[in-house]
Amino acid sequence: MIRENIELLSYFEQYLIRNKEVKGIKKHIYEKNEEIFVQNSYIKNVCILKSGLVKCFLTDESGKDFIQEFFGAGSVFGEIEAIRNTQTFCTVTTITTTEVYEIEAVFFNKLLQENKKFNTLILQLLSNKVYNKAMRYSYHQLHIITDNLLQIKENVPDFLEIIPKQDLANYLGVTLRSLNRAVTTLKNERKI
Amino acid sequence: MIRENIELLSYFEQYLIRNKEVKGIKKHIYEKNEEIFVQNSYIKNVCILKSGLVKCFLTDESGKDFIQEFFGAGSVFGEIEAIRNTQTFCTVTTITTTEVYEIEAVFFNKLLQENKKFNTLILQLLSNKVYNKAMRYSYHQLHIITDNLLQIKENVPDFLEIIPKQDLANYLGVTLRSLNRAVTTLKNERKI
DNA sequence: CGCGTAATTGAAAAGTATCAACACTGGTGG
DNA sequence: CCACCAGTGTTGATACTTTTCAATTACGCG
Repeated sequence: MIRENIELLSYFEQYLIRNKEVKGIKKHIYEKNEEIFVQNSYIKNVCILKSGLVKCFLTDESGKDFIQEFFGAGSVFGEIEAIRNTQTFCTVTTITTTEVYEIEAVFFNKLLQENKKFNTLILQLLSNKVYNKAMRYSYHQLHIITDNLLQIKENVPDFLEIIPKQDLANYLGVTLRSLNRAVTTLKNERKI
Repeated sequence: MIRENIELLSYFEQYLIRNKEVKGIKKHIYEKNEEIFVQNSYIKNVCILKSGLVKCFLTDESGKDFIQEFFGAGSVFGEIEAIRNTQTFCTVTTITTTEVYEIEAVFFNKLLQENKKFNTLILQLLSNKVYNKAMRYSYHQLHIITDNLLQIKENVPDFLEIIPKQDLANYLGVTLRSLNRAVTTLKNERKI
């Protein structure tokens, strides 16, 4: 549930070392609960997460949030918008203090054109996003809340300490009340 | 709900005209209810759909199917597997008679490396897949079955004639019984 | 006609949402 | 030092939605 991509991060940081002071790339630190992107706005930058934890979510017309993904080190966001040249469709908010590399969208696209290794890494990253979404949603659809919680626990054993309850509920697409009931059930069964 | 990509299809067909008899690319016709890919197998080819309609679905350990997408003209499948170099995670089955271009995976990756336009089209295609999945699943999560049916109807007005009921249910991730109840409700309300 | 597949329907059980009240925690200011 | 507040987490009762199970009908085709 928390996506990471160490290969891309380390490639990118090596790239920065080889090309000192690349213009078009900056490092930025966000505090807890800051917004990095806001849904339905234009982006200036594509971001690569160096450290920290963020949530990427979509707010629907009735104000309900649905969390797409939690992103950790090496995650990229804004690349979809840069490639499609459209507005953002998600909001990205920090859960912890977070360091990001901000790459100007124009520069990102240039890099994508000119740097084969980077191009391949982004192709793989996008493919992984499609794959991960497919797997997650199908599991999600075909199982009840408690099963989904156990599935999360396998990936992030201490998820209850890391992720706020409301965010967890928004990730699973259920109400807080139902989440709490499921957690209680699992605790009673000593599975959690 | 039925994805198409005319831009890619027409680019690809022009490419075929410019490069007659490209080895590594074949056209193949599948009849109704044939399997093009089977989940958890290795692919030989990436497919571009010329005409027809297929469903792409994932079967879970308990035998339940979840339909990821219905694909129409210009859709590509197998590209994720070719890029990630992994087994298939979906089964692709024809709903109607279908013509596909089959591109050997190795050749597909070569094309991706060497042909900038093709590379860009695939980057956009993957980005669109991520975007579409995000939008679909969030809508799906945050709305009840009837709303989802109305949403489908906007895109494909005659979906009830085109898509078998069981497939529709598997697409929405609900049981056939629930789908039928929702359809009845909408019919009574004259919304369908 | 008979067979298999797809579609339909009812009743009961299971799962989830809604609403509303209450508990815990860490500030902040009088 | 305590009262208050906002944010976060917890719980119960009830209503609603969806699933499960089972029985029945409709349709296409050899």
